[in-house]
Order: sequence, then structure tokens, then C-alpha cells
Amino acid sequence: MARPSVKEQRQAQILDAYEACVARYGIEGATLERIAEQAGLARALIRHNIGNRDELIDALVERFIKQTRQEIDEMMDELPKRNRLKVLTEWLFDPAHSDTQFVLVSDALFMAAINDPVLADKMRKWTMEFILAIEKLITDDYPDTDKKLVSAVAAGIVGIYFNVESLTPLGKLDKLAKDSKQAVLLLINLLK
Amino acid sequence: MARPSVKEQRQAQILDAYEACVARYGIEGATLERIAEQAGLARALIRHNIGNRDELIDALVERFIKQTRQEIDEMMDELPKRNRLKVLTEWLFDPAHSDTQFVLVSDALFMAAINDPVLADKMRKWTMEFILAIEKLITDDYPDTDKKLVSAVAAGIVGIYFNVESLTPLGKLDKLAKDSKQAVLLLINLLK
DNA sequence: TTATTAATTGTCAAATTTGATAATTAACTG
DNA sequence: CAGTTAATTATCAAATTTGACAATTAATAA
Repeated sequence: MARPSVKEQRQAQILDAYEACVARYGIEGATLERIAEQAGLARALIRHNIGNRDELIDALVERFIKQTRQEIDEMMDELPKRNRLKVLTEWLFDPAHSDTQFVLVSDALFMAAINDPVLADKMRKWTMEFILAIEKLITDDYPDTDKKLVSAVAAGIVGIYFNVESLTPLGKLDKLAKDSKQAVLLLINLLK
Repeated sequence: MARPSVKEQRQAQILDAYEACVARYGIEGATLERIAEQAGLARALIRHNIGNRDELIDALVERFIKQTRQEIDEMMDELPKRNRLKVLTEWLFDPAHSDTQFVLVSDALFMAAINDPVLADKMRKWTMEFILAIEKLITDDYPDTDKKLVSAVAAGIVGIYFNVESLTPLGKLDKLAKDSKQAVLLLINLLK
């Protein structure tokens, strides 16, 4: 019939560039010009393939949630059958597994959510899913644990982890990262 | 001699408006026009009293650090002589003491610090001061505690607290706040 | 080869934001 | 009242960003 569509590749290409720009310049500083330059495309192609600014951030959020949900599932599947919580802790606080760009994008999305109730719902739900996954791990590793203890420890683990991730872009916080990991292990040891 | 200067009042007035705009529109969205409107002043007066955009954020950061440092000191002074850590925990997780605008401004400053090494140093130092204050409280309340335990618990408390504060602007996170407080209390109970 | 559909490029106008400076007004002192 | 200093206002030019649309080019099927 006609020329084949490359819309899906272009959309991915644009969102990749968008993430890089958000990480570098913040959500407001990620202008269409910069995104286009980062993607190696003409600015009009952003409009053609995705749309205006609002549609751009919508697309970014959707992809972000979809991707991270999948990655969390995969990570959970890869954990061993026993002692999963401690293995996960090693994974979470391993600097090699920290993705600066990912952290900056998620921070930017949380900030953007403050003035956008729809986005706020999505990010809240996203956070809750993560906490629930941790709670499930806890009850798997340590059944018969008091329900309130489970939710407190899960909230503590996630809080400490989120905080470290959001601060690490500042750099030079190795000690804080180590101490935070120890704090998480302290909480886990309460479950025995 | 001459007309009296109102520069100091004007500067405070402008920085107040700046904080309000940063909280509402983010650090990039806080344009000079919006700040001027929020302050009830002409845009040129911002330039006259403080300067351009860069000087504006410098002034904001300096005031932010100075003010919070003072507030932390005052808060510490107001704590009782015994059981100070638990009293502080009640204070930190009391919704009545949560200042949304303050949280949003500090979050914005952390984000801005990522591309500004000088600002990053200041925010890192600011964070460290807070952690050290907690560590001091711990050793006051529970002397003879192992040093590593002290720093781990302090990192945990601060991490959990910072995380809750940065997420609460999303709203509807009461359960997370309560669970987080419980997690902090769990850490504190390890000190006995 | 031609028709068809989509990708790509080019261009323009409107709105926003900022930096800068001149001109004017206000408050105080002697 | 006159002089002096600072506050305030008015206005301009430049740069940035965005939205929209027309024109062109490319790839495939019949």
C-alpha cells in the first residue's frame, strides 16, 4: 500500500531523548528543541509522532510505569526462594544497580505530580505497588509475622531506599548509603 | 540624608514570593513575572533589590539554609532532657508540623543541586548537619551505644522522615506516614 | 511506472521571558 | 524649600519556546 510506518520506533526514540533531557535539565527545562536535538530528529517530528508538550509527558509517564512495573516483576522472579529479602537489600543498595537517569526521571515525575492530580494518582499507585511487593516478600520469608510489623518494616525499607536513591545524584554520600543499608538490615532482623 | 532604604524588607518580600512560586510552579516555572505578581511588586524591582535569576536562587538558598539551621537549633533546644528522641519523632511525624511549601522548596533545591556543584555541596552539608543532630540526640538519650548502630539508626530515621516529607505533597498517604513512624520507633527501640 | 500513504523538512506567527536602562516619583536632611 | 539618595515606573530589544501548516521526499503496492 504505502510507505511503512516507523511511528513506534520514533516514539521510543523520542521518549528516550525526553528522559535524557529531563534528567539533565529537569522537567521544565526539557524543551522540544532539546529533545529533538538529543533524539537527532527535527522538532516537528516530535509533534508528528507524539504531539504537544502535554501529550509528551503523558506518553513518558505511561512508559515509565509500564517499564518499571515489568522490571520489578522480573527482579522479584529472579530472587532465590529463601532469604529473598536480604538478597533484595543487597541488590537495592548495590551502587552498580543504581540508574542515575532513572532516579532523576522518577524524581521529576513526583515533582510534576504535585500540580497534576491525575499524575499524582499514578505515582501514588506506583509507590504503593512497590511497598506491597516488599510486604509480600516479607510474609514469604517470615510468615506468621504480625501484620502491623510487616507494614512498618516495609514502609521503613522503602522509605530508606527511596531517600538514598533520590539523594545519590548529589554525589559523595557513600557513608549515608552504607548506613542506610545497615538500617534496612536492622529492620529486617526484627522479623525473626 | 536621603530616602530610607527598604531593601531588606523588599528582599524578604521577594524571597517569600519566590518560595511560593517555586512550591507552585517548580524552580523553572518560577518566572520573574510570577514572582513579581506574587510579591505585589513590579518585575523591575526584583532586579533592583536582588538581581537576575542566578542571584535570585543564590539568595533563596542562603536564606533557606540559614533559616532551617536556626529552626533545627530551636527545635532541639525545646526538647525535654530525657526521651528526646521519641519526642522528636512525635514532632517530625505530626502532620500539623508538616510545612508543604517548605517541603516543596527543599525538594526543588535538591533537584536544582544536581546540575550545580556549588549548590550540591550546600545541600549535602545541610543534610549531613541534620543527620549529625540526630546522632547527637541518640548518644544523649542512649549513651554507650555502639557507634555503628548510632549512625545506622540515624540514617534510617532521617531517610524515612525525608521520604515521607517528600511524598506527602501527593496526598492520600496517611497509612504510609503512620507505618513510617512505626518503622522509626522500631529503630529507636533497638537502642535500649 | 504510478498512485498512495507516511515520513520529513521548512517556514511563519504568536506568546513568553529576560536583561537593561532611562525617566519619574518619593522620602528624608539640613 | 532645596538637595540628595533610593524607590518605583516605563519602555525597549533580544532570545526562547511553542503551535500550526504547507511543501517536499521516501517507500511500498498494484
